[in-house]
Amino acid sequence: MNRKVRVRFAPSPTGGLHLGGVRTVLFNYLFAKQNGGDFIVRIEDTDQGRFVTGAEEYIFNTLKWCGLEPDESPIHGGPFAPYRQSERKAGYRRYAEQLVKEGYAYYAFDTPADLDAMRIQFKSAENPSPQYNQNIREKMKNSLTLNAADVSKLLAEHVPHVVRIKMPLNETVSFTDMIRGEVSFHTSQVDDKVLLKADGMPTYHLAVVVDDYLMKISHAFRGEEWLPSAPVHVLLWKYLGWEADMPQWAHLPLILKPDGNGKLSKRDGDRLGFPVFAMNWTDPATHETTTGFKEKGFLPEAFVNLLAMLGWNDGTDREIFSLPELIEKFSMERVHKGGAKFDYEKAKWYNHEWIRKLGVKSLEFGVRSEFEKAGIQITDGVLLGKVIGLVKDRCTLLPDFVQQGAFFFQSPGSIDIDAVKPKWDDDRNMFFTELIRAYALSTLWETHDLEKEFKELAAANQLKPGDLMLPFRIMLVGGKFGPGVFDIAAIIGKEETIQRIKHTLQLLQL
RNA sequence: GGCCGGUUCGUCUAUCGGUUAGGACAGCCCCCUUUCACGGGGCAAAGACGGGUUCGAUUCCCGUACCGGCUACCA
Repeated sequence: MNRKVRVRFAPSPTGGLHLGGVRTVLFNYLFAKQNGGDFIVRIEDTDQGRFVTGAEEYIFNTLKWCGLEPDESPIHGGPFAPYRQSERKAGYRRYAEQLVKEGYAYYAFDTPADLDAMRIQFKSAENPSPQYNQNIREKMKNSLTLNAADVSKLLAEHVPHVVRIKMPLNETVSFTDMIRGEVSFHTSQVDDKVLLKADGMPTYHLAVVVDDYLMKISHAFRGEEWLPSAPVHVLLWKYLGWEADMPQWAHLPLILKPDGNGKLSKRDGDRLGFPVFAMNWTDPATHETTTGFKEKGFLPEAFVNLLAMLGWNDGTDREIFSLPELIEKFSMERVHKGGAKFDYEKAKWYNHEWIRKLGVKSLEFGVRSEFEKAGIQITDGVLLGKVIGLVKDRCTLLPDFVQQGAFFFQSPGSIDIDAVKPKWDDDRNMFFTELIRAYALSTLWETHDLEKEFKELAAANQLKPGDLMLPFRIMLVGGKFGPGVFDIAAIIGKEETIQRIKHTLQLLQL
């Protein structure tokens, strides 16, 4: 096979895009870009009952934030438009009809009530969930059990019906999965899935095969939850006569919840206090907002990096990769078979690493907006750059910059006076009073000058600098945190430094 | 229940038959730091179980157990 690599991400727009979805996008994207191929996004909106306004737009915003731009999609356009299955509705029926004509599928006229009745009737301890399969179909109302005349009549009267695939009696369907190797299924164990719904829309099963064929998809990657229906898809490729064009499959392992077992859901994030969606998602019906990684303060570089490492590694100890590096190193063969529990602590570590790795310039925009969100307007860009450089090593998430650096832009909102009081005495009071005088006369205002002066003054008063630096820090930043005290004093300047010392001295007098 | 998939430290993972089973996150200890971090050093921590195959199995095969996914006119 020597055709162009074309992969697709096919989400159904029903809500926020969660971790697993973005990882599927990422693996698709990496594989496509590595092979000089195309990355297509196709919207699988065949279930009109589940339409959610804003969900599609959200998906594209998310991809943009992650830097995973599609080559073709409903909004990017492309030679195989339309890319929304709802807009391709008219095209599917003929394939379903073709399958019926050739004996690979059949019409079924059972109503939803009939199906419910069937499930109740055949339900037993050994078979808790009866399927519409090769045994049951003999007992149902379909073009296999009805005579031709009746079928024609029902069809002519437009009686609601679906088209179901007719699973062969006794065959083994197998295919080679890029991650799992050969996977086999016995057709007697697979049910007669609906291909075309009564409303004329295809189900996922038909649509995915038809569109992957029409859009010349070369490799199909999706979550492991699709494995059980893979034999249906493989058979469809064969029955439609497209076997030679069938894409290579890869079923990705699931991302599991950190505690217990089971796949990660939005609820787990709410429960355990971490994001699951890539970006904030507001449910249009309930107006409930679910926090995303972006809004939580993650960098897209870190988000992509941590997602890639959930189930893949390059075979070395290396853990930090940029997107271009991932494109170069990625390989589907090195993707794990087993699911991975999501570890939020590790996720934060990736972000911390990226904050450290990225230069001041790359962080500026994000940090500035965090300050603005906190009500602090940044007017001095040079100052902002200095502050970022000084505190970034101690920031894990973007909002940490506010906590670590707000005092550079405004006087501390509160002073942790209780941390100073117990050890406060006249000597110290005297020292700081003198310090104000000394600093006021300083002509040099660099870190080391300030430190030197401070220590000389302490020595002259026979005081240990260690007993004075914590109070000084609290005067400048309000609490026991932040970078080196003299760095802070140097940056906020003479006037502000003296002002803050005076302010705390006043507080201590009360 | 059935079908399919999975199984190495608490977590993410390396190992393509021969290793003191390596790394990272988290934890603990020490150093550095006159705040808190960063950083450096160290400790503790794993091949689910039972059979094979083999000179030798974490690695290959089978079985068991456990976990997960699917079992809709949803994707």
